[in-house]
Amino acid sequence: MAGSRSGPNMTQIAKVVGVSSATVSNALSGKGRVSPKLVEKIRATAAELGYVPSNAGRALRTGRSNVLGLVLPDISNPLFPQIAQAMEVAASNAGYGVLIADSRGDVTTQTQAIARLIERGVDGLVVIPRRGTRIGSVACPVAMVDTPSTPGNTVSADHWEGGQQVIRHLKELGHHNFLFVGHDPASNVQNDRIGGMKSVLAPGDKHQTIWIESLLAGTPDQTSLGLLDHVKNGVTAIAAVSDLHALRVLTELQTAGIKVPEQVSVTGFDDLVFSPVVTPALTTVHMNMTRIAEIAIAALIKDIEAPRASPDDPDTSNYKTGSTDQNTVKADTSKVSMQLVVRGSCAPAVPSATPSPNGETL
Amino acid sequence: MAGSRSGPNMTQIAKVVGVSSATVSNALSGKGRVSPKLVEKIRATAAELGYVPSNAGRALRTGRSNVLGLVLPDISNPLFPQIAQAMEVAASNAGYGVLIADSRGDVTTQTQAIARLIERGVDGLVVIPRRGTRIGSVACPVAMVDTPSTPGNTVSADHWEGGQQVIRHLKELGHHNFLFVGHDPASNVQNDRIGGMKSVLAPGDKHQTIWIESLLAGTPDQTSLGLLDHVKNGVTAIAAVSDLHALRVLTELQTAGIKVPEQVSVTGFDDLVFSPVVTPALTTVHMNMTRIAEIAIAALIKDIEAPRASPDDPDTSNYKTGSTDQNTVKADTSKVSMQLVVRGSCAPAVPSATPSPNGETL
DNA sequence: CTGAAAGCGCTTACAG
DNA sequence: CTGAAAGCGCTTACAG
Repeated sequence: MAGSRSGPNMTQIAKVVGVSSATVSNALSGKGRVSPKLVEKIRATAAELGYVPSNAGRALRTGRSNVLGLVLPDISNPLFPQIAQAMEVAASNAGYGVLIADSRGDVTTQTQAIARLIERGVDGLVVIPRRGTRIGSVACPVAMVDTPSTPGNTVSADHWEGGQQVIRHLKELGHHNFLFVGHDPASNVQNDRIGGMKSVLAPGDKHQTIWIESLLAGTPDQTSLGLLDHVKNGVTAIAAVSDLHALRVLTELQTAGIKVPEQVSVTGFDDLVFSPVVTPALTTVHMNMTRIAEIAIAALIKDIEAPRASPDDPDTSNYKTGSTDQNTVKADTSKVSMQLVVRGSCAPAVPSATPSPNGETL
Repeated sequence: MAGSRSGPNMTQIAKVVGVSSATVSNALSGKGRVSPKLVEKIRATAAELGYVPSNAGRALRTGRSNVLGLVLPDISNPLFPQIAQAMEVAASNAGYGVLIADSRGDVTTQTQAIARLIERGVDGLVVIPRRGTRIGSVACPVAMVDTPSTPGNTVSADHWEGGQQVIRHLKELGHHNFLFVGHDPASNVQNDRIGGMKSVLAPGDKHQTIWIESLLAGTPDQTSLGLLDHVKNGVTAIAAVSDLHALRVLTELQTAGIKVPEQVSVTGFDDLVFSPVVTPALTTVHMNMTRIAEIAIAALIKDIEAPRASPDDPDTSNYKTGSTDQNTVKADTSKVSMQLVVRGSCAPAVPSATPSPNGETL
């Protein structure tokens, strides 16, 4: 009874066709050394019998599961769907399955999640680390997806450049007084985005940054960000590090009776689902997740397959079996550039958006 | 070289301890028949050697992979993070891993995704079907998560009841003229939500339903829903089938200069990430995903384990091996009730929310 | 071009 | 309480 399967196995196909199971294996895998007509016959029989290869058998024999693990910092992140979908597609195209693990924002959980994944025999790991966390030694190749400024990172969007694009756009519209809205000052990604924004400011430009987490620590979600004061002080453009915060800004402004984009321009990041459908639609920065996933998966697979594939070419791989050190895929970080998506939430700066005390304009 | 692993296997532990691998297996699995002191010694040695059990070996022998497949209709659905996270936690607690597959909104892809999962040897499948799709015969137990009105469904939130809660709340606030906003008239979930809403209307209440997909077919995302007209015609409360649409409604209203909730109340569904942070925060209906996932996974596991566990108790399982028919876990659908979350987007109806022509109030 | 044989790591009757 | 043996399904040198 043990290990019995519903469908037929190679031995049964072999019996039906009248050949050995080795030949069936070779025919099905297309590794040649079988006559075309036999291949044909074996394939037909397999299909007819509804043969489904056993992953367990293959994995045990080859030492590979053809499954990759995806470790996410926080599955409830609104960007997660995009990430998971892109990874699933990229892995699937390369013949790999994706096992997910949520580290729930916690470093300990992240470690446990990785351990569980390893036990399940994954061939490699894609890790989206929690805020600049470093991954300790892991018994399989790892691809890290983070911001370029994180050391040991494999691939990421160029958040810095994305920030630059946002501000360049706003400056072209005549804005010179900015408010940057971040959430968590410990986030590398957010710092890179804001860093990029600041990097293209001209000497005369004004700017200020607020961090929601610090600002609102302990208060309920609904608390105001105090945007009205900033606007009164002359801010004409508010650039957030995420569409989620841009949305918060937008609705707070609208509720306060400030017109967006007529009086104040608002921008976000990430092109989340809701961004195109709100009024005004959010101008944001889109990240090519498909591309990022492809690069991450490709790097991983190269590493997984290299050691066995070509032992005569050791340079191909930087994965050190048994090493207690980093075996993260260490190729220089690939930066995937981000793309500005211009929608309706920005408009030319009006010379005096601030109601000047005496009412005169300019 | 083939199948070589980094760590030690049972045979090696057996050699070190000086017993047979069978004893190691028994000791580690805790299946008894091994003296306590030997168990102790074996465990210690295993830990010391850094033994990690091979899933492949176990799977091949037992015929079980301890991996479940999660088939999603559309990973980009904003509710997906909640679903995936809940499923991952529930499965993980039960000792199972979760392999994801995105059917990308397509029925064909859904079928392929299921096939791929089966090939990878999953023991069972959790399927969130695409709009009332039925799943054909599958070679493993399946738990369907949909709305109670979908036949063959295993567990779901009680969307109908959720709709009732929304309208009861709005009626308590004095509203009698409603606009229901759906997206896709073919969605069972959305129809159930709106059905529940309508079911608690009183004879004198007015209501109308608009379906975004039909209304906006072919037009760009940013197109207006024409809400202003409805408000002018007396609508004082707009209930959407999702927070995503409620958000769209909210921002469209705000941009048009209509105050929410003072002039018009707005409600959503699903308690998405952004709902608590927009202004006004969205009153919505929360779904206990954790509970739903637990029920789905429990049903699945019962089915997976029953046939082998107790062949003397056939009633325990309704999974028919080799049957060409439905092998969906067929227990009567468990309905998990939804919970109204009252936040700031609703207010008492004002007798005359419509700006009366001559400007007088009341 | 094809087959016999070994073995990946585990678990489970069975015998002692 | 412990061990020898078989076998889950596959692939890969190796021999013919």
